[in-house]
Amino acid sequence: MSDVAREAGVSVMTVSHILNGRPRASEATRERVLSVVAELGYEINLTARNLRAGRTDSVALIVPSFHDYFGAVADRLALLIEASNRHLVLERTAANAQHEREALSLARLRMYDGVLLSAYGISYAELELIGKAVPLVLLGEREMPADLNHVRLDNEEGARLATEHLLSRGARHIAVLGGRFDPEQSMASSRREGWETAHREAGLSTDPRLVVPVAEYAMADARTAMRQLLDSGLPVDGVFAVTDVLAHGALAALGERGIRVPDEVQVVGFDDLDVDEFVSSGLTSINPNHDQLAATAVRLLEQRIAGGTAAEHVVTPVSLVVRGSTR
Amino acid sequence: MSDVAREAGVSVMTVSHILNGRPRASEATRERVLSVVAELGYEINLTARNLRAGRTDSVALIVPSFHDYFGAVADRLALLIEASNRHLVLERTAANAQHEREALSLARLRMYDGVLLSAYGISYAELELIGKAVPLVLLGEREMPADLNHVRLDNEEGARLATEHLLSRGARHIAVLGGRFDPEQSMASSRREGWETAHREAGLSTDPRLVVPVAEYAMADARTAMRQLLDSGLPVDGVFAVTDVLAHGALAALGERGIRVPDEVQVVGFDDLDVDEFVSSGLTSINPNHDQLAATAVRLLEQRIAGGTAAEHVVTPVSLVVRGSTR
DNA sequence: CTGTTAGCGCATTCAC
DNA sequence: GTGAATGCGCTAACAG
Repeated sequence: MSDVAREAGVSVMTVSHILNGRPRASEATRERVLSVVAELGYEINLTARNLRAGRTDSVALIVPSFHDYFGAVADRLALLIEASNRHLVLERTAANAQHEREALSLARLRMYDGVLLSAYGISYAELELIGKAVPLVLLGEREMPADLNHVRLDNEEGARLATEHLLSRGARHIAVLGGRFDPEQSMASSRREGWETAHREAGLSTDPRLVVPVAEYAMADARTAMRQLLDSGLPVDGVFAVTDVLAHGALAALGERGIRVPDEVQVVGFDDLDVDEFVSSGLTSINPNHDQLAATAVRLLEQRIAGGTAAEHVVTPVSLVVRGSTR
Repeated sequence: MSDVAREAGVSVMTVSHILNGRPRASEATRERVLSVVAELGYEINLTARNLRAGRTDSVALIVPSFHDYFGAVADRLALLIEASNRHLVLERTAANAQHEREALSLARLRMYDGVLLSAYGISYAELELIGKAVPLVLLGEREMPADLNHVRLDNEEGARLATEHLLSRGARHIAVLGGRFDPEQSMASSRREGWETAHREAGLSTDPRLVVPVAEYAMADARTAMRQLLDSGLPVDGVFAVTDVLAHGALAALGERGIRVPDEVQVVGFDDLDVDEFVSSGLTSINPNHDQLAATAVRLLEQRIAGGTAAEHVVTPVSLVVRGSTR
């Protein structure tokens, strides 16, 4: 910057003013400085600016891994964040709790003006520390500290909708594939609860043997689990899979056994992936409404960045999308 | 840091030395300093360190959008980069050329020790500028400047393998779904060339009417294009789809017409997505071997970061995975 | 093994 | 409308 100043015959401060778009320079000076900038190929040093200004104009979205469903949300978040002249960058924590803590060093997080965090294994105490160090919005299924912003899907309602739909179409032995009985709140246990709620509302009871855990939330594991369920001899005429990936694994298992969908077994997933429309006659699913999730998260984050201290816990709505895998 | 130094009765330099793990402090001093650090909850200011040290220990992967296939590659890249004590962050360029340039401001890129860049609309001149400003490895299909590192899949060979496989299984009217005749090299035109190569090697000619463009590389567009191809009355007994997403769209169109796969029409995709194993009897595809791509990219980047100036253009191999959509 | 000096590149403050 | 002084928080280089 001092090179530019010298070459343009002004002080460093004038260059700085002009580059930051402050309206204090005469048109002549401005043009001269900008032409010198172009001529010398000068680029501002953002690290120095960040240090001096105390902000980076960037926001981090921190996720367990890049290949999950986060991509869909991240693109929407990026647009919203760019609208307020900030920059979204993604970081990953490496899904195990050990690495999660390292990746989440406060020092790194403080490099951002705000942080959107989807974390699994972090304790409340650590989250509180992070929330004190940097404007923070938590994403995800777990119960979270009341004084931190938190946005999540309405997992239970989505599961309730899915199960209610299956019940209304005549299914009476509905397995919940990937469901779990976790002690703490999790995606899998919330969705299992919604499955129970729908039964209760219909005056029906649930059979815990129809809660079918899945090893890794991958298609192959779901297919294996579905095969075992079919082999078990338990009557099954409906499957609510807690994610679409699992639902596709289930469809594969049903297909290889020659079991017709939806005539013999109906299937509902959760996520409304693009691919749902393209398997056989389509997979009925729950649309997670990522747009609203993203908009809410950004709104809360910007409140915090602006100095607000209020914390909200927002649950965004989901909806049922009926396709050919249910009657 | 000066607070810590004062509290521990040492100078800031001693604190700095200890926090950077330099082996120059006595065990007693080290413990005292570390306990004060813990007590005060001190966290180093990375922005200041970055400014002073002239490096950030982080590498950017810059992609057009987060929801593409990049997630799969990014997780592998992250592991490799973390192995050398650096940090991978993702940024996106917003896939249109206008925004691409803004997002790629040299100032931002210089905040990273190295950059892995997958860019579509950037000119050679701009790429050269970037390559001069920061250690750079280009990813992607286009032809790239010779003096810049570049890694890409062997698109043509993958397409050739796919088409050769279809020919060997008896297909003689093979459409290339999503293929294009681009003036410059692109994924779609390289794969179309591989399709032509396979025909030529078999002593067969190709029909340009079987090069079926697709609007947006989405399943719905592929389904539409496939329907139109079937309606056109052209004989078709094989489809090489330039991506698996397109292949799934094609399978949907064939399914709704009651055309049996692979008996009447055989289908091969490209990407070897997880879902390929789970549609009907499986989708034959080309495995892109992302592991090797990632390893190569990181190797080249680290050479550059270490001061090397040699540029390599590496084409990583791909392989055929046969499933039920071909005979 | 520990401390002093100097400065990374920029922006805030306030004077002119 | 422009500029001088000052320091953001840290570390390289070197002295002791």
